[in-house]
Amino acid sequence: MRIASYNVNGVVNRLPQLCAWLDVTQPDVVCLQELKCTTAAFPRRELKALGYEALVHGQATWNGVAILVRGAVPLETRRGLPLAKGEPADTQSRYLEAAVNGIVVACLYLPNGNPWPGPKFDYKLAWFKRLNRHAASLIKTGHPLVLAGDFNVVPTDADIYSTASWKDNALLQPEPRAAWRALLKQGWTDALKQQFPDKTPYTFWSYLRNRWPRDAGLRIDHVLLSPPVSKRMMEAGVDKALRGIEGASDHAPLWVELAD
DNA sequence: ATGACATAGTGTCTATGA
Repeated sequence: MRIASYNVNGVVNRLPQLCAWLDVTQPDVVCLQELKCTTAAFPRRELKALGYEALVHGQATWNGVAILVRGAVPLETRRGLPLAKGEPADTQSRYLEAAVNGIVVACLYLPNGNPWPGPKFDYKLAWFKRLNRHAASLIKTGHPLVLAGDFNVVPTDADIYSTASWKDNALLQPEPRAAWRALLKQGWTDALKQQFPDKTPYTFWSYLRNRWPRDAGLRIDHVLLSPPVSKRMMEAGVDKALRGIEGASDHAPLWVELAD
């Protein structure tokens, strides 16, 4: 079974590229981020024509996440992260969770937190804390789990071409990196790092400053596996070529192949 | 190398992304 994650940067505008990729790679489960459309505007019919059922948590203009499953309807287990006592409701559509073929799959789009410092960075850290709290409760169940999405954190300086232009960027700050390490310490396996421990591939290349042709990338999209799923991992990778096609998203999809 | 790009809606400009 193949589970993929792809920040599409606008699912309506990106539909031709998304469909071409689905058609070629045929993932069984796909976590999409940055839909930038309402749940009603999501292109269900076009994806259904390719054999995919969709669970959608949309929002006008910004954010938005969805889970696609080939040939089956995903069973929703959660929409939005649980709130701590007194915490205000989250109006941003960034978390969706579903049961698929015996695995609970969480699709997430963590806030980018720029500019740093500031209220958006504070929101990022609060969101990350909420995610870690929920992830801890999930992994404690021992159930097969996958957390996939755009975490908006570059885990280490080895996960970026150069830190020079990014020193003041929210993606590289010590606090989100510490939150990332705390999350992994719960027992999650970083699938891409597991597959490529020395040179872990990038998943994002900015549109600006010729960064794609220069391979000036960042690793900010991640797939995390709980222990029972980690045991089943056969392979993981990044479909890097999709970043180079006409009208590409600034992210490339990543995926993990699991034994049945 | 803080953007020379790309996105969607409020729309020929603004806010946002990372």
